[in-house]
Amino acid sequence: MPELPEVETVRCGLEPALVGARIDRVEQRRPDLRFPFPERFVERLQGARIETLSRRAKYMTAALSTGETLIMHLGMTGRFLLAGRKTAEFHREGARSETHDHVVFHLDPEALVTYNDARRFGFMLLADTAGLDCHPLFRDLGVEPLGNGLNAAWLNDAFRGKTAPLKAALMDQRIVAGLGNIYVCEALFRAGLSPRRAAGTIVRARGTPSARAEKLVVAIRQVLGEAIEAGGSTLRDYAHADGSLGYFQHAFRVYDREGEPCPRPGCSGTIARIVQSNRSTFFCPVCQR
DNA sequence: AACACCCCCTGTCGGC
DNA sequence: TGCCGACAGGGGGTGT
Repeated sequence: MPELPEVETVRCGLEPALVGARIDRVEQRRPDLRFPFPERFVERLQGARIETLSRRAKYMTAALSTGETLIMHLGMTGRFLLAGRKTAEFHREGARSETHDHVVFHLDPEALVTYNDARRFGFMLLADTAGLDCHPLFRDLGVEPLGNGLNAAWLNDAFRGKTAPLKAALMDQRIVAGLGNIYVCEALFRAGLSPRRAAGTIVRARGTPSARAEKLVVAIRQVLGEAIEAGGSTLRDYAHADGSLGYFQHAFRVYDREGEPCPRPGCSGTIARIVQSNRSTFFCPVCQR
């Protein structure tokens, strides 16, 4: 589910309640998610104060007063639900526990944070805060698409010589970190580039970056920015930390729109669906070249 | 090194 | 109505 805009929306929703709060108690209701929980997971969290809540790519990281950082990934169906002292959910705790509520954090000042994940592709790990950038999960991540690291000159270098399709290259977290299936499709549409084109064909061998690379960078930043503004996309499971839904899904131009007319003014194409790397790609074969 | 393919797991939806 | 296959935002691991 959650690509960068969704993770960022969740992070923003949790931040006010989490940062500065102390973790009083943790209910860990099963031994694993995608991976086993760390040794003594509950004990290492209880009593810790949360100092910061950040995002890197599709990961959320909570730096703790203990010197460790809680690393969280939502996989496909992970959700965090925040209930404050005054909310009904808080008082109906227990009676209201849902099927796939796997972890519950009890915070002080009083708040409940529940992690729900039907498919359990998400995970939580603990790692030393010092040197977190060298952690195996983070070490090889590429640039943040909304940061200064992503620009046409850089992309030009990153894609030079690559024979992988553009779609696959943009999904590769080692190059640009945080894009997923939806936003790659949407960015390629906006840039007018075919997902099938080899990544290396949009760059120039030398000198100034190509107009195509320039256009792609603008499209990526635009679509992510608009999606965050809209609170992300809700297809099935995704929800904000307060339970509300995103609405960027209504703004998709190609994703899940197979058979619909191309929304580009003047284009007579029809949105197609193909499979690349075992994932669906949606695009307009007429105006994306 | 780079790429293709399969897997993890549960839920939902469309077709018959 | 029920059953069955296809498919779903993720990424890790293996084999070529």
